[in-house]
Amino acid sequence: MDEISIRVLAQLEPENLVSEGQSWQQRKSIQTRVTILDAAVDCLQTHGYGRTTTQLIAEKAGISRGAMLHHYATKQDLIAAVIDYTVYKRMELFLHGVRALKDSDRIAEMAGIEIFWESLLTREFGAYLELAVAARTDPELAEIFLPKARRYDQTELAEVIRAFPEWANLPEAYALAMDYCNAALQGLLINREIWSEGSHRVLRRFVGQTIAMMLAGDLTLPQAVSSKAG
Amino acid sequence: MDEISIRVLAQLEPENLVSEGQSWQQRKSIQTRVTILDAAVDCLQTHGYGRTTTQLIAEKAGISRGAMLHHYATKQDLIAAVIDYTVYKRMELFLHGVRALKDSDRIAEMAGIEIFWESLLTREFGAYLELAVAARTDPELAEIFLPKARRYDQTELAEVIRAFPEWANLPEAYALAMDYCNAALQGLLINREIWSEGSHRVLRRFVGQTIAMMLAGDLTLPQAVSSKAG
DNA sequence: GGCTGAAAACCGGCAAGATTGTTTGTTATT
DNA sequence: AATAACAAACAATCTTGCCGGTTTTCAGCC
Repeated sequence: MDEISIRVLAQLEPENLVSEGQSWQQRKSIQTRVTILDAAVDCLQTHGYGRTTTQLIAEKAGISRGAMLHHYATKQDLIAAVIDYTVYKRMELFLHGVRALKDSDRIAEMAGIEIFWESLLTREFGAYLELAVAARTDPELAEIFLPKARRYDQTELAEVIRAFPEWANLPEAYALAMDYCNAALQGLLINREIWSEGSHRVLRRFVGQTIAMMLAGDLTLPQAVSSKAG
Repeated sequence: MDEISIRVLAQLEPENLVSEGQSWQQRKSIQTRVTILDAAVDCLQTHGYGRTTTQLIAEKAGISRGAMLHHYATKQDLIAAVIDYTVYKRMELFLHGVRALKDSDRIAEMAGIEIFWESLLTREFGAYLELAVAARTDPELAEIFLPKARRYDQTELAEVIRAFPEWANLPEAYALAMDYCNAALQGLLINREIWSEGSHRVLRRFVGQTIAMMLAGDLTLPQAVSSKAG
């Protein structure tokens, strides 16, 4: 991974997990925290936000609830840390996929879409989606989730274009393409169990196709913000 | 509303709410059940699936928990009824929007997209989305939700084309357009608080534009299901 | 280098509150 | 008289946060 990607990742890195612990206690603490956060991600992905209890997380992490509450005093503290962790891991996974893409053949537009799609199938994004939906109806969660989610979005926007420099001359089209890709694939993910497998593939190919046309200039973009446009 | 729409609605109509009650008790029972279901929809939309308790629903409905449990013995019974009710109301609202659309000017393609979008902003769809997401991590809920959701999807597919008969000659394109529209707008809805207002409008216009191009035949559709296509 | 008090990591138990389902009772309808 | 609509109280369970106690590590001092 090149140094700029590392810098981008560092920008999102959770604060209490960064310091390369000098002392034994610091290293142990960080290790336990990561174990807890991984367990929390698993619980979110498997049982959803509403059914994720501190008991369950502690069990999956293999420590006692008391020990966990020593590291994260309240559930809210833990969730806040999980948000940071999830956002960080999501970007890490995506950059990893992009790097693999750059090394590979990179066949037309479909490869990018499929990398994107696969990044949505990870347990990290599963946890992220649970938090995003829960934040829609939980003001306290929204307060800590939304700023971090917006920052992730900005970081993603700034980073993906580095992997696809052919968009550099089309900033508006690029911004639209990113939102478009996110919206369509996340919407597909939600309806995954409802729609048929065949629909999935056709839809993903269609999205890739339209994005390729945007890049080629074969689609006229909508007028930018006309504040009264309905 | 024409008779075919009524037939379509009847196909989704919740069983225990249909009978035009002859007796006083039947009418009273149905009325109370509808009050409860409306309250449940409100709770789902406002507090999310995880925080929707029977206590909260009963309070919002203005009756005692005991009375509510007389009509719906368990929470699962209630949720099952809410699913039916939500699916029904969602279709009812959509048909209502489509009918208004048919009477109006129906300017190009954007009107259809905006009708679709507005149907996603209702509390009924808010409740539906909560159930859909919760069903992803709750096997018991999924068991009762998924069959109903799939049936709704089929009904929607069969009904929308009646409002837009110009697609009749393009069945594959039509099926793709429906999934596409659902996926993109639902994905937009999830990210509503994360993205800026300007992005919303541009994205919706873009979706409308691409769908218009599909109709006009200006987009080559992806090959249908090639079972090994990545 | 070894000792000692402080602090950290960790565990188990406890109480307060919330949630669900049952049960018992009252009023109104059939 | 039987049944339905409704209400209120109850028990059982679950979840959270807090507290006391144990073991291990750290920092200062002889």
